[in-house]
Amino acid sequence: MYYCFMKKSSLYKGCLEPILLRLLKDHGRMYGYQMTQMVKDITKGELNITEGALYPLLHKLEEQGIVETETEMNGNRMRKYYSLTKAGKKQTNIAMDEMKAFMQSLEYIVNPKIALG
Amino acid sequence: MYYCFMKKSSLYKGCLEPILLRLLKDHGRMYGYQMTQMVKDITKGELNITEGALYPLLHKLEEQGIVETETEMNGNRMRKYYSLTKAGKKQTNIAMDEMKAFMQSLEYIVNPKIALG
DNA sequence: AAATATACATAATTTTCTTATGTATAGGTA
DNA sequence: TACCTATACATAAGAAAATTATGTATATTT
Repeated sequence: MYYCFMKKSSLYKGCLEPILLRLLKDHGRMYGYQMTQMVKDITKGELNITEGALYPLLHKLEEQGIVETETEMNGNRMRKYYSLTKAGKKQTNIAMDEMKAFMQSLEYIVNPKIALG
Repeated sequence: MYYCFMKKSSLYKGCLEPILLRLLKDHGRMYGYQMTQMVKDITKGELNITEGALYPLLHKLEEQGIVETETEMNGNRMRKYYSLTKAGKKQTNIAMDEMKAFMQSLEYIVNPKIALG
């Protein structure tokens, strides 16, 4: 382990939920593994969602009625598809507003001159 | 408590350290309370750093040799000024690169069309 | 006189990850 | 054939990084 190349612990702590909501809003019905691959693709390999973070969060969202699931077989392999409920769509809109405000705040801090212009 | 108006827990979880490093890089010597106020100002009230998050983090950064401190009296009130060490400046550059990559990733997810253009 | 602002600090708790582990099928390759 | 990687789910233990609550003390405003 070359510690000098080790990345700091993830910056996206706290952002995973809105990220998943956004994915489901844009792409509709998705299964967990598909989400991890799509995020990896979209971010050009930057964001790698771990399974230990993903699945418990999806289960929580289901409990809260934010998403609903359908389990299907793909050949002999199970896929659990998630999609936003009506309440989930409302929640997603709120979460997206918060995300945009948050991203603007980061811009203000990281690019103060540009942000003030 | 009107739960429907409750904000979700903070998105900046995980970003606080790079935020503080950026502040110190831009403004030099600062004390803790000043950092909270400046972040609140810069972000137009969006990001409110709690003391319970701030002070333990500053102490950790000092332990790690990222920042160094000078305590001064302002009238009868103490102020503990923090500034980046040489190692801290290096670390800040790395952290800023990571932050920019992270922010770009968020853009890709939240504004897929714009980001792809 | 009381409330708010300034200025630090820390403990208990909660949230939210990482890491490790487990199960199982499918496909590629040495 | 055996092994590795990818696909696809799940959960437990532990760590990281906040929130919330509390404490001390001075200064300013109402």
